[in-house]
Amino acid sequence: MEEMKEKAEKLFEGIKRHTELSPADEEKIFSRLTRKVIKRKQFYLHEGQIAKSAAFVVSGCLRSYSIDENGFEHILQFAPANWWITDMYSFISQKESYLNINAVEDSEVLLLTRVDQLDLFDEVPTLERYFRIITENSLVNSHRRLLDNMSLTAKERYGKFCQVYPTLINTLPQKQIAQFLGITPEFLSKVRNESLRKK
Amino acid sequence: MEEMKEKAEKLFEGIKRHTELSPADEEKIFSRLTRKVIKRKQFYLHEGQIAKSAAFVVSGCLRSYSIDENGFEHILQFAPANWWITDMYSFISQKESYLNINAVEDSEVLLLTRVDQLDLFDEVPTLERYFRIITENSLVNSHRRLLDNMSLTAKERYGKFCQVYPTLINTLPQKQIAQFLGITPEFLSKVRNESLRKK
DNA sequence: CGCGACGTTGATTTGCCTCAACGATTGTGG
DNA sequence: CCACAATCGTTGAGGCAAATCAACGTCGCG
Repeated sequence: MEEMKEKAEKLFEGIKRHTELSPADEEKIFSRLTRKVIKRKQFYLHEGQIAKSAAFVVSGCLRSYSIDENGFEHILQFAPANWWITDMYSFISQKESYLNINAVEDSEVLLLTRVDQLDLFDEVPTLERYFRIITENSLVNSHRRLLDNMSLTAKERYGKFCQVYPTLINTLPQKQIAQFLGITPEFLSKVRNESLRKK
Repeated sequence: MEEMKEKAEKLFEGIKRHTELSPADEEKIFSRLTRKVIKRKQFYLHEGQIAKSAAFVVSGCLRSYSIDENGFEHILQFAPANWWITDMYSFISQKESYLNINAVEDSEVLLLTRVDQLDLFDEVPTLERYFRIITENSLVNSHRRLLDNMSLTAKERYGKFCQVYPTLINTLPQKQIAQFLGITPEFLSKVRNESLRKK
């Protein structure tokens, strides 16, 4: 249990970066968290299930993606350490999810159910503030990505990805980077090849 | 002033659809709102300015869009009556905006500055809850649109747009629908033509 | 060792863009 | 209220970015 408190510390630090949090608040939040290990390629959520909880990544990396009618995967989000991930649609509506979420590498997460989250919003108003803020930030990110997809070429988007997520480039298989950028793995290979030649 | 109270009523109804709101709360919020008329094609925000406030649309319709390096416009959002619109990035960071916002038709809006909003979050916690919820919903929308752009063809996206925003189809110039869908106006014309022929 | 996923490369196809021309609609100043 | 300009929507010819399909070497893993 001592060990788990250590892990929640990362979360509390994140919250305090945006708002205040008393030790009593920390205790209240802590009591609602459950720890889970998710091995590489193991699933946290399957399409059609209901996202009962959101996951705070302590270590490792998860990803969320949808599968289109032709069987192709499109990655919505990568969640490295200290990020939250869930199927937001399913989480807030408690209806069937459209997304799959699994681990890119061996990971450890802290889970918070929607029910517990809503309870906590009443008990610890500062937590609602924290989630309001990180949701605002996520929205800004999502908007920027939308506009990038509309205005930039594949090569430009890849360049930007390398700048913004320099650590992920070496960790992730290229296939998944392609699925995140919205292009085929073959085409990403050609883009990279061409970029290299220019240097 | 009586008249303005009537207009804020639409906003209060919206809030009460998600959480509670006492008459005293309404009064506190009301005192921070300012009314503004924006005529067709007039700007609410120019790229490079700072989004001091967010706008609640009482009547009419606004749109937010960015202009890429080739001079092409890409529409991020339409805001018909009872929706909020702003440049979220600029609004929360108070840095220079990347977006332009103007009126698609003669409109009337209620403005709330970021400073007043943050003050109100302390005075009226239920208002923070309201914004937390509508931001969650916006995020879900933005995510869905991202995935649609990655997995659907232009024709499929247009079909979906017609289903989701049936009222906007007749109001908006096709050019703007194209800029929202991420295709050229010429190509949208061809897509529509083809769809008609099939019926 | 052998199988399956990954990354690469090439040939071909395709969805969408570009550019240009035209009629229809809108709006605007005289 | 009309005339003229500007913008919009349509259509066609041609071009390009990215997808598709297929073949092949490599690597990690059971």
